[in-house]
Amino acid sequence: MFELYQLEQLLIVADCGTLSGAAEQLHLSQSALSRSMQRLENEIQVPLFIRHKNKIELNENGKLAVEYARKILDQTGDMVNSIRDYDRKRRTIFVGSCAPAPLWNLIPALSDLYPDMTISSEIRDSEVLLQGLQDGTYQTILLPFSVEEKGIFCVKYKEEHLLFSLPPAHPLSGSSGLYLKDLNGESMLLRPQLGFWEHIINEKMPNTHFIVQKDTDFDELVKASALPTFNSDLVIQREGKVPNRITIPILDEEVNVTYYCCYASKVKSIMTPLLAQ
Amino acid sequence: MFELYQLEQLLIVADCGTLSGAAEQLHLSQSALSRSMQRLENEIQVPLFIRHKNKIELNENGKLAVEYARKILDQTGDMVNSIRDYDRKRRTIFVGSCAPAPLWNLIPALSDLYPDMTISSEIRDSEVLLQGLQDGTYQTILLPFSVEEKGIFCVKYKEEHLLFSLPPAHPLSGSSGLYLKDLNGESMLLRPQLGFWEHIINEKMPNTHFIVQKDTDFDELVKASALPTFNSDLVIQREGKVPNRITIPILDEEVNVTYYCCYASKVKSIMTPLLAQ
DNA sequence: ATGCCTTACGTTATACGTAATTATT
DNA sequence: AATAATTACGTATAACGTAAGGCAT
Repeated sequence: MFELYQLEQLLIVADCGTLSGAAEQLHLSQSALSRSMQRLENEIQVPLFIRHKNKIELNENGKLAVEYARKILDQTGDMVNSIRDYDRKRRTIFVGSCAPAPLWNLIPALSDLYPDMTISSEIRDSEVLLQGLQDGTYQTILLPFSVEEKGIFCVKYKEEHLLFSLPPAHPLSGSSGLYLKDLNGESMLLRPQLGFWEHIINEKMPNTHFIVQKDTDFDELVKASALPTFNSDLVIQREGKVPNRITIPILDEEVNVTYYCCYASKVKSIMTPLLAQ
Repeated sequence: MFELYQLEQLLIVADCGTLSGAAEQLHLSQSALSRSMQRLENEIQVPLFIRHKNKIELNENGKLAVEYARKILDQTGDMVNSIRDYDRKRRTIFVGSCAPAPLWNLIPALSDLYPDMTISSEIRDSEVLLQGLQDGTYQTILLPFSVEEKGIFCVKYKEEHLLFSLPPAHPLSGSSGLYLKDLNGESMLLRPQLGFWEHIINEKMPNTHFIVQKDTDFDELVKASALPTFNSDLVIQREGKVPNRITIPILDEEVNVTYYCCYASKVKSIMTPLLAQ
């Protein structure tokens, strides 16, 4: 039987038109290539080249062989790519969340529990997450509500309570509680990638000018500016209190959420040890 | 890059379920096979097996790999078969004839002229031959009539005159010429593979009982029997006269034919040197 | 005179076999 | 004890490079 390397060589020879040129491209001596092509012909038991004394060219058989060789090599490439892809997917836990905060604990926990797995996470709208859970895009998703559907397990995971973060000089900084609408119309600093929060505040604070600042610079900017911003108990838990800022609970029902961790029953074995913590 | 032999090995391993069994089938030591599969995994950079201490089994990647391997090896098989077929066809001159006689000279002449080519001949009806000439099935055909069509060359090749071959005792053996209908109703010996002759005599001698005898035994039978049969000038030219038989020309116009050698213009270079003879 | 292919000969790299090791049934 | 897989080590084979030769442009 001939081998794949010979088919690769054949393609290069077909491209170059000469053995010497192809040999150079292949980092091979021309004599080695000459013999390799002779072996290929012997294996197929059919001449593939018209040999002149100092020239070689493909005959009709050879041209047909090149077509097949190209197909076969394409397919071996597909094979490698597909298997690698397949393997990577098998080694990856895909997590989707409606908001960033619940991921902060879940991702490290998953990494700890499954050190050989890659954890892939993304923030999407709840409908997208549910769809993705059902079609297998996600192994688990984090939603701000519970789901009752057969084949889906739904476990209460965490709560998050949104807060206003105001500079002491702000007129409302003395309040013990505020509604979103109370700050509607002001300018506010905002982190990107807020997930479902974005929908809520856009709806309830339609006249507010939101200045989105990338995560890395956000804290600096909050310290330096007098603009109100959001905070939450989970953020504070993670990053500590921001100095020189007053946090005031937001009283709207929608911003005091319970996150539910949802997963298909077939990955129950993956998730239960995690949620037992 | 991995090689085809490793894909073959993978298939056998998948079939057998064990390395040792597969190694035996492959006439290989199990250690060699074990390492070959390890190399395959390294090339794809993905594990294909679940390795227990004294057991090995395909994992999900491996099963996918087997599917691809099967496809690829099928395709290499196709490649070899197709190229061999293609080559064989390129090395074959396909000749079609309406009757056996004109082939007797043409085939040896072609063989002489093109000693590297295979000459493939068959006897078919004229319509089939013309169709085959146009679709490339035949490089040249022999017809009992001339054809006027663009792209087709038609050269007068040979004549053949059908004769009755009668035992001396036959009542008509003294005739200087006969029509087919004159013997209609009798029993006659016939060779097989008569081509277009068959149509003519069936039409003109509908009440005749034809006893078809295979070519090899035909002459023996003719000698031994008193049945009338056919002969022709070309047959006599080839085989000599049959002793103890009278040959009488047949006067019907249709059985005194001129064969035309017809070929596509693109194979003119093949045929002209032949017909120059 | 240079470029291109083939053949001959010695070398190297890679896959192989043997044998030892470990573990399972 | 028998079966099965891996690993270590020496070996063999197959592809390789170098070099020489022929031929054409």
